[in-house]
Amino acid sequence: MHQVVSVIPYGRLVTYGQIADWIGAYGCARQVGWSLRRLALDDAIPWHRVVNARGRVSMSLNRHGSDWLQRELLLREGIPVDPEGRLPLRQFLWTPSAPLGPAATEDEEVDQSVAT
DNA sequence: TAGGTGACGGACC
DNA sequence: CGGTCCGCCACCT
Repeated sequence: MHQVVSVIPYGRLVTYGQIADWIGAYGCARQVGWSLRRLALDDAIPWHRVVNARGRVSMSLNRHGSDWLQRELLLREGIPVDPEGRLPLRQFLWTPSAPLGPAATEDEEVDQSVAT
């Protein structure tokens, strides 16, 4: 599992559900979150690139601020994250099969940047 | 042993 | 868009 997270490229995002699926545990996204939660903040694993499927950082008081750290790290990688933790998942989502991102499918223009 | 909880996700309203 | 409800599975009390 950690190994899967480790291969996430810089500046890209992945959802808990995806990881769960990749490790053959479809539907066990919660366990993924539980697993990430117990590793150290200084771990070599880019855990901060993992967000929920709703396209937002999982903000929770229980994280004791690690959520905001995640937000900062993402901002540092060029990913715009709202104060609410929301982010353009569509633009940064990454998959092992399509390293270039969903943009490769090129089905529609990304116009959510205009979202007010 | 039973019940509550959560760094989740999808369906609904 | 936002809020709720239910299913999910391992962990904790």
